[in-house]
Amino acid sequence: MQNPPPKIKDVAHVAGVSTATVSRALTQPDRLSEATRQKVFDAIETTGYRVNQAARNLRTRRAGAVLVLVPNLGNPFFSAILSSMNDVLSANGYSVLVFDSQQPGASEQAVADCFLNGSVDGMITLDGHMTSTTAKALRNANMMRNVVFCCEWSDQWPLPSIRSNNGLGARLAVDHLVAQGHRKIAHVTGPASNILAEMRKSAFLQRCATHKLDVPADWVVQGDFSLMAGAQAADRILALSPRPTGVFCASDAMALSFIARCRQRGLRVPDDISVIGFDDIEMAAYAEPGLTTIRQDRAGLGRLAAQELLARLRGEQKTEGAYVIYAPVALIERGTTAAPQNATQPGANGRGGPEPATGFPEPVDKPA
Amino acid sequence: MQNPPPKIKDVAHVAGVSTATVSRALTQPDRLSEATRQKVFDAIETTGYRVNQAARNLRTRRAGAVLVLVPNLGNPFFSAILSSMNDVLSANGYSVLVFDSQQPGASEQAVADCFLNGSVDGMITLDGHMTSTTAKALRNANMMRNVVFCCEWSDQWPLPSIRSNNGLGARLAVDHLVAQGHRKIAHVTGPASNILAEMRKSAFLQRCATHKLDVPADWVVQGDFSLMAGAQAADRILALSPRPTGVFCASDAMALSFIARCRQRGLRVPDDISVIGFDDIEMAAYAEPGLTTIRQDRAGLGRLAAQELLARLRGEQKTEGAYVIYAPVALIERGTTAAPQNATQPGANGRGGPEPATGFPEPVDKPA
DNA sequence: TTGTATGCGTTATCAC
DNA sequence: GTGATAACGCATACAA
Repeated sequence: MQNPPPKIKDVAHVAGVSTATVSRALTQPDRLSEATRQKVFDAIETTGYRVNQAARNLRTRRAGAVLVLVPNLGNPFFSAILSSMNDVLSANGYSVLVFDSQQPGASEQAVADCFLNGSVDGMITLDGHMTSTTAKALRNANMMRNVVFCCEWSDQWPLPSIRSNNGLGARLAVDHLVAQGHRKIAHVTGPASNILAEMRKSAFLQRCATHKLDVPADWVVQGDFSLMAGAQAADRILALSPRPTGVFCASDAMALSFIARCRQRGLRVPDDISVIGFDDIEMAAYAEPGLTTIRQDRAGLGRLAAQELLARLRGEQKTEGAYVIYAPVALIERGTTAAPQNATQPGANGRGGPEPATGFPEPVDKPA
Repeated sequence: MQNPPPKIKDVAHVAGVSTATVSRALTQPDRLSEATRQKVFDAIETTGYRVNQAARNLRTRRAGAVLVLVPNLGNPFFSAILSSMNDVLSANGYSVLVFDSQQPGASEQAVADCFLNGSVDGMITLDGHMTSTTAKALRNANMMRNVVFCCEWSDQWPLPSIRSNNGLGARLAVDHLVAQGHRKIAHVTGPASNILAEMRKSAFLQRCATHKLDVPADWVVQGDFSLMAGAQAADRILALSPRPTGVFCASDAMALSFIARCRQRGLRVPDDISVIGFDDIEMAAYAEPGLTTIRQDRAGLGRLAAQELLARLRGEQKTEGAYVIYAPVALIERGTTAAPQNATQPGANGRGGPEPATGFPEPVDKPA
């Protein structure tokens, strides 16, 4: 039982053909005659042969693996994305290597090494911060063309970027609150240098301006997408005077903990204050009341990014340089937003905002 | 800039030594004289050499990668575990390949292939269901010794298992409710054939028996750890008559959605019904009220499993066959459990239950 | 359509 | 302590 595993030579012997033929049967079955192909497959069956990846990789100078770089693997927001990436990639014969970009020491050099030592054919990075060290390594390994951004991105490098329309999402959020009569709207942001945080914040501010809303500086409070940040933000915002009647949180995690803290301090949501999140994590639909939020198509983001990378790995590099592929966002109205208590409705019907969300698959949001 | 990458031969040439020496400098620096070692490292520096993994793997018959098999990557419960595994493994020079065991078609064969084609040195499986197909492949590749279970497990195979003490967790939960005066306690289980679900359920029933509590069959409702299951379970349990005053949910996800549904139907938690979960996911501490739950040390589980696998990969296979390593569990008391409304306290102080939790690091549970 | 022969870049086995 | 050289298992250029 512990014989050395069968090699291509053994298969060739059993099938009565040359090793080259066996190899071809594996990689280009079409180029063989029906008869020999069958012979080879039979021999593979009887010998229990499996190709040795290391040998194949060495010979073909491919790795059959792609790297997915995740900022903080512990963040559940990424798990759905990772899952759909994994589906697409493994269905196409690629292994998925995951890497945490926030790891203590390693990450930076580790990623570079992956490319330089050829253990990876490409990369999807969910981390928008790409250092010039990494970029240099990519260039060096001639791998710059095999990298795509997903969710986050950096304009500094000429790479495709699969992302949600964060600006639209923020506008939908503001419009929704305005439509319900809110005029005093606060915002809890993502982490300081985060591109998503910036996009959402600037779109928030612009849209507020469009609606002629005044947004004092201290109505925009710094967060970091985390549960803890939401609770802290609540403490700060509830202490404001006058107090905002609506709050747009840049993540659902912050929105949920924001709401929890409001309750803890005796405020009711949405009666006393309306809260809208961003992401539509699964919990949003199962909270009480259900969290009004901007849905991101996490599965779609992962799938699109994986498909884009696959196309590039196949050499179907349609476009040069940077370009953007948007995954849909949509307003999901649940129970944490309502008209402010002492407000007059703006529009005839409580609907004063621009474009509603469209193009989003299966807008199911009610638990069974 | 697009010269072929430097090979070991180039380094040898620059350093004025043989390729064998360069190779040794990389793998066993001690066996070289100080002088030549330095020469080699300098040459590596100037050439920008990186070892070609495929070639090394082919020669050494190692892969430098381990597989982590996750049942449903989309489940955020696993992200913390995956994260700590990744930390340990990558710090020790191993790449982490993730695989979703619930993927449509692939998984089964894909996992087997990983071992048979040598692209992986070992595996940590978070999925307790190991088919005999997979086991056969492992045996065939002589890889049975390089597999460890984490969280879930199967007694069918002689493998180490890193897990929480699920029985203790369930007992702590029951004892806690009993200590508060509950006598009518229901349970929402995990998925049907899941080993964790079974352990928690049987320990629940046994402990109830110990406390001489009657548990009618319909007080144990089938769940599956998911948010949706918790909401559905609430519908069923709230319809019971007499209605249980306390509920032990086998996961925090179910507990949280259970509570949400209770509220939606006008019941207050913990006033009208007490709920205790299992896991202590991050959200538990930020819910309002905070979720009383049994904490699992997710980071510890991942770390221990990774360390155990590493030891095996190093050949330090201490024990033969199956053995268990427990990660600590602990009762985390927050706000979703309280004395039932019409109950008499059992003990002098509302404390009638056995052993409190111990040995758990940093029992912080309050948001800042 | 199939076979022959070479090389992918390392490490390991021997010598020295 | 160091150097020559033979595998490792496969894919492909070329020949047939």
